[in-house]
Amino acid sequence: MSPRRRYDRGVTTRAESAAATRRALLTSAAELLDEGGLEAVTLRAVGARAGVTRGAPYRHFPDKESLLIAVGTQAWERLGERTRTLRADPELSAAGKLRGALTALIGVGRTQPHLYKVMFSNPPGDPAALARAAEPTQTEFLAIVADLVGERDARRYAALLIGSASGIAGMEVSGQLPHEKWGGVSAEELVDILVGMVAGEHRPA
Amino acid sequence: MSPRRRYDRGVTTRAESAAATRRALLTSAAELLDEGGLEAVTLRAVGARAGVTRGAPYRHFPDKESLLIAVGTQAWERLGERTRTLRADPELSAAGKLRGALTALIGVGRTQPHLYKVMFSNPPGDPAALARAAEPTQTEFLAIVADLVGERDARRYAALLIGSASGIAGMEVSGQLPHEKWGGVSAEELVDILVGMVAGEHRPA
DNA sequence: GTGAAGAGATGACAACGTCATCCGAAATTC
DNA sequence: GAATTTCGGATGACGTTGTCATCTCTTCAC
Repeated sequence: MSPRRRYDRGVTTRAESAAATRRALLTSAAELLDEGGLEAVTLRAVGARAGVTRGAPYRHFPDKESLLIAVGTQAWERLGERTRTLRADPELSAAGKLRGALTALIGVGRTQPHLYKVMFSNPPGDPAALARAAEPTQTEFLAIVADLVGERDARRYAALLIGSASGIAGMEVSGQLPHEKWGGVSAEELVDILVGMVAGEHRPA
Repeated sequence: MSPRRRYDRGVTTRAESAAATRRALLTSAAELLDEGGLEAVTLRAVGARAGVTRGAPYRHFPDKESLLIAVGTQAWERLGERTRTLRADPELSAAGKLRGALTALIGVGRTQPHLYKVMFSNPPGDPAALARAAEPTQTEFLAIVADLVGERDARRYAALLIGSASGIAGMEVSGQLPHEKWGGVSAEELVDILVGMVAGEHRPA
């Protein structure tokens, strides 16, 4: 089998080729995570899907953990962009923006549960890595909450809302919500109640 | 080194000895989890701490996953007992019981973060195992909520409260709460706000 | 006592993360 | 434009881990 020429996946320069490989590793890892969960993400499998061998990832990430952190960070960035877009939408009310942002978070949990878990994980080597990655997104969120309840209570309620939503989504991910015992409530319904309560406490005095 | 006689750890009968070994494996795993996180829980280490060799655990658990599930299940059972005790306490108001139960959950997150994560994990081989283990405890919880908000809304609010509390505790575990940006709010404060809102919505009409 | 049963020890294997080393093409230098 | 450096990727190897097959030896049933 003719060894496909290196530095040659449609791009010519070495730097570009390396960047392409890095991206391929990242998306390969994300795909494997989605399809088979954390246990399916092995450096060998990631490398194979990206078209390289097991040792190649070490040219782009110091170790496996760093690769997973990068995947989770990317997810937080996407969520941050989505939240920023919502905040900038002039058509939406403050409560609407809030609902949208929380729904987006829940959506990740529903459509990509394994990724969702990584986003809230604590890698042994750098337990705060994902927390750092989440910060910009949470700041965006904080701004939305401030618009709804005012600067004074914003921090408190933002922490409450994002914590609650992540927990509710987490329970759905864990399969603890859709039980009939709980009346088949969906995560969205619960968030609606929550937003309603928070907004209710801050109705025009 | 004289090989310590088997079936002889202070007990005589084989059945009792086996049961003792099983308990030792369980507590060894829990200790290792507390001390060094999931990565520290290896069957070899668990066996060594329990005084047996790497293969012995397979006489008591089909695989490593089952051992971890057992550890998490035990934690849910303890939390369930604590919740039951709270519910039966005639000194406490409904809101007080609720606060106590949620605080107990948060306490696990704070004092045993790794165990907490296991309690909400989804083992690849049996993703719903911990959800099943959590059920009795949640039922207990549901009863407390029903006392506070009435049967009609109990399910909804119970799901809301347990989801929110678990998420808030989860954020604290992940190190996403104690940031100064969020005003240094504690998980307990957030739960207080939450309970206040729920109870507030159901004040005597 | 004799046989069956089962807990534990031991050896082995495959898969994994990781490292040291080697290879070769691209970038850089003169 | 030739020599040299740089560096992404391939390859071989090692230690650790989960797991299984096998063996040993104590306890239980009869």
